[in-house]
Parts: sequence; C-alpha cells; structure tokens
Amino acid sequence: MTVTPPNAVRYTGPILDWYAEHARDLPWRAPDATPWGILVSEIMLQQTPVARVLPVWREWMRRWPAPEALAAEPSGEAVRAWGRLGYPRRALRLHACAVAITERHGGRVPDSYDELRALPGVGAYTAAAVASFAYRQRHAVLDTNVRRVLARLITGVEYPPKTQTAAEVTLAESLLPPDAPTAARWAVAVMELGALVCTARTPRCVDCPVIGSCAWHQAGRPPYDGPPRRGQTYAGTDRQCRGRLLAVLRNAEGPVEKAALDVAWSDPVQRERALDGLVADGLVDPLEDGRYALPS
DNA sequence: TAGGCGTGGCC
DNA sequence: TGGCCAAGCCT
Repeated sequence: MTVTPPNAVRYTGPILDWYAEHARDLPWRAPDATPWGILVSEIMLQQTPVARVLPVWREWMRRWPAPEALAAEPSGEAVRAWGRLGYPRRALRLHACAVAITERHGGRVPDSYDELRALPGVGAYTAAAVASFAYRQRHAVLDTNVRRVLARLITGVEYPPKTQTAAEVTLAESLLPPDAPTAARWAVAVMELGALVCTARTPRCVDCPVIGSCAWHQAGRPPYDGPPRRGQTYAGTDRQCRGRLLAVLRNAEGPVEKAALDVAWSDPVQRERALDGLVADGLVDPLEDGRYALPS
C-alpha cells in the first residue's frame, strides 16, 4: 500500500481538473484507441511534435490496424510510410515490435511493464506510457514535459538536469495518486500541462492551475543556471547526409542505382560513410547487382 | 554515460 | 537569422 504525501493533492487535484477542461482531442486518446495505436503513437512521438505525427499516425493505423498486418510486410514498407518523421530507425523498431508482438504475444500488445520494456525501441518512458495510457496502470511516466513541470513546480528551477536522475524518478513516484486509474489520468495530465502551459521557452504561467504552488514561480522564475543544455548542429553532419540518402530511396518506387545516391550528397567520403551506416542499421539494403533498396 | 541519431517550425 | 526545441532509445 503506497502512501501519498499529504501535500501531493495540492498538485494533483488542480492539474486533473485542468486536464478535464483543456486536454487536446488526440486520436490516440480516443475511447476506441487500441493499445497498438497507443504504442504506435508513443514511438512516433519520441522527439517529434504532435502536429507532424498526426497524419502519419492516421495513415499507419488505416493501413496496419493491428500488429499482424505490419508484421506481414517488409520492414522497408515501414521505413517508407515513416516519411519525414525523422529518426527512421524508429520505423524499423516499430516493425520489429509488430513481429515480436505477433510471434511472442499472440498479436496482443503486452500489458506488463517488463514485457513492454523488452520490445525493440521501447525504453523506460514508452513502457510506462503504454502501460499507463493503454492499460490504466500506475506508473511514473517521466518524459521531457513531466521532468520540466516537476523541476519548476517542486524543485524551483527552470529546467531539469540534462540526463534523468534517480531523484526525479523517486519524486515522480511520490506524486502518483494511490489508485491506478487516477494515476493514469494524472500521468497524461501532467504531461499535457508541460506541453501546453509549462512549456520550455515561454511558459504561460498565467494559465497555470498550480501557479500558487509553483516553487519556481514563487522564486521569481530564476533563469536556468547550469551547463549548456544542447548543441545539436545539423547542417553538414552525417545525420543530414543519411537523411538525404534515405529520402532518395523513399521517393523511388523500387531499387535505385548508386549514381542516384551519389548526386544526393557532394562529399564522397562522408556519403560513403553515411551509406555504410544506413546499411549497418538495416535501413538500406545493398543488392547484388550494385543497386540499393529499402529493406525487404 | 555521453554522443549519435532526422526533421522542421518557431521566436 | 539561427539556435533551440519536440511524448527517447541504444550503445
């Protein structure tokens, strides 16, 4: 029996009420959303904005409404359907998820955290999210939104540490409402608050249901004081080169000649390195005749 | 554990 | 204008 800290209700009540009124109407939150649809959405949403995911998710679910349908297709079809969502290895992993679910779980998305966590591309966050959102279980669902909300609300700093700490997990668990259905609603509600109100750049504190309890706000919203938080340049990197090469294959009907890849990136050394990487990752299939294709 | 891994919109 | 950011995972 877990005991909820007495002051936790200061946050949970108002945030649950706020969510009831302001939650976005997203298809993977609809009453008829399946665990498979929720898993697909979680993988697609990793590091990717909702607006870009929506159309791809709809088409994906129309085409592959259950894991068996996707598992029956070549992985390259998943990569093609992934379009420009980015991080295309996720498409490969989602396809591998479909195969594993079909073969190991009888076509049903598992409902235990450990079995979810064992699926390809499913880490601590996604396993907790699917267990919570699809199966209404009680888990600390700690994503970038929630980490930021807790950093401000409880810790009183603008941003959480670069990498997730054990203290953050402990804190998130201490705030979970005792009963599972409420904990599941709380999980999605805090996340939504971070996405819509307690945003990274310009938080809308005026719209915040817990502004009166916010440690960061009460401290005068002190700016982040710590090491630089990122530095992911992109132009000219291998990542951009990989993206260009894969786009050539996505846009082609079938296999392409090497020359079609060569014109996509001028630096031959970097191009070959990137192509080797794509092949090593299983995103590109080098054919015996010298052409290249999406994997089969 | 820090770094690699896409893409595009925003202020 | 361009750095920052978006429901992370894997090695």
